[in-house]
Amino acid sequence: MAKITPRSQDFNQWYLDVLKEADMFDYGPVGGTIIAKPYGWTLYENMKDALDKRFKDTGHVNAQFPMFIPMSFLRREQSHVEGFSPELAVVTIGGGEELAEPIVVRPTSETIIGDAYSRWINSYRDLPVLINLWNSVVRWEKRTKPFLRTMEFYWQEGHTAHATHEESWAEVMQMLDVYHAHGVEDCAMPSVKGRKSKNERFAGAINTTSIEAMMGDKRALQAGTSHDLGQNFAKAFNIKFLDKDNTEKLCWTTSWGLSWRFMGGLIMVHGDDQGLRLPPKIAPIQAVIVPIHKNDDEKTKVMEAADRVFAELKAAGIRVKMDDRDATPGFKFNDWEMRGVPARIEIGPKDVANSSVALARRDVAGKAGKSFVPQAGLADRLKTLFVEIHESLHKQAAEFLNSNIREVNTLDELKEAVQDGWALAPLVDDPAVDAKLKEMQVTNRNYPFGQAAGEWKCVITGQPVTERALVARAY
RNA sequence: CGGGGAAUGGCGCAGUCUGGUAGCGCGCACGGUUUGGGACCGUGAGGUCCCGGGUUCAAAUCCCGGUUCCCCGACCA
Repeated sequence: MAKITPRSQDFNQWYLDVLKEADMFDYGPVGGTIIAKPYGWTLYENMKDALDKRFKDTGHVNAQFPMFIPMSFLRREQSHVEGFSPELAVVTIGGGEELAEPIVVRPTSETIIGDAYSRWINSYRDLPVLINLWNSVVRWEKRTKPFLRTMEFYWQEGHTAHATHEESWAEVMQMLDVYHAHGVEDCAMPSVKGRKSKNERFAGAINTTSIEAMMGDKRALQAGTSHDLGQNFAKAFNIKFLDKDNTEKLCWTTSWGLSWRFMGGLIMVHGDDQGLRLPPKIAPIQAVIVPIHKNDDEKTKVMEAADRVFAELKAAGIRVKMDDRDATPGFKFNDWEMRGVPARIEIGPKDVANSSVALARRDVAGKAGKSFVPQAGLADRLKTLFVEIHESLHKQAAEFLNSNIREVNTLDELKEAVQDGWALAPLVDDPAVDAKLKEMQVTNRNYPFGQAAGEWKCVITGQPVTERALVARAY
């Protein structure tokens, strides 16, 4: 009786159904923009808080920069403006008058950051600068999809400046690790860390790294990126410092970003035919209580017990919700399942008599996930269960990811592998090779880190290579 | 910018070919019966049929012009 399209049947429709049934978003009046409704936004906020804590733990601080950037700023870094100009939203009229210089609505903040850093940084004592921004940016996308690709999207962008390349590269890798850990430890979402091909680099970077996650339809999603900007932006914006040796040097800068598409990814990784499945750490509601009664007499007794359980769980710091809506239990069960609430607590007359509750865990489908447990000690039981659910969601996703990657050594093998999974293929890092892949409707996601060294032939050019690239259809 | 659809109550749609009282399902409101896996009965509210023009006694329907949105490509977190 599920209202949502089965995941296996039409993944795209399933995704939209799930978002809609979970009441996560609405479409905005301007095409390509969306409204994040409270349930969706709360989930994003919880993910944001978890990630922000990791930033703080690695010594970063938050700041806020303007959304309006002079067009001339973008022009200062050649490849940057070339990369972004097709997707810019530009303000040409302000206060009813034509502006002398067009203003760009930020597509990303490297340029306005560069301008500020050039004024803020004078001495080696000012370094490193480790700043993060939580904001929204605008890119005029041709085709959009809620959370995965919207014209305005929320994200964080980190911008750091360092005295040496060793230091800035360490920062790039550290933040990629932070993203990976956020995925695994906060969101139960595994991903593959690696270096992007030259062709896929951020406009203006000398090196780009990413984490790639596998969605439920085996397509890849770039879930986070961390860029080594070298000295490109330092040159363009004159970010210099006087070093210990009394010589003026250019800074080495980095930037890294993770957007609310990560949340779209989370949904596509964990969801099932019943809807969302959310990891307890970030779920807006961790447990919901559904009272069951059929007359006023039962209702009084049941609600007394339900209210008491609610108060206990709340006091224990669990994000718990009482669903006392006037609806049948079956409706409520489905409703909360679609919203991905990790645990459901049913309290009816039988439970009142037994001092028990029915406890259903969302990570296990159907009756198998339901058990009857005592009311006493429920908070502790839930906390243990939340850890189990997190591990079980991660395990399921990790096994799915690992079992759908195939090492291939020929073009035919690659073509076959990407029909239903990811391929690890020896590939030369050359834009022409990436273009060939594109003809096959697939892309070079990244060159995963930590590969065993080897000597192979590129599946496209036949040239010798020592690295394998992850090739997949992607979002 | 190419190729294909669509616009009718809050949502999803039928009605358009062949012009003739504005319909259905869901949702919503009220009343009642229900309630351990998406209940049921009754009553009710709610619509400039995307916009502009034309044809006609009469247009959601036919003709002309325009707008917007969606899907598939190119671009991308």
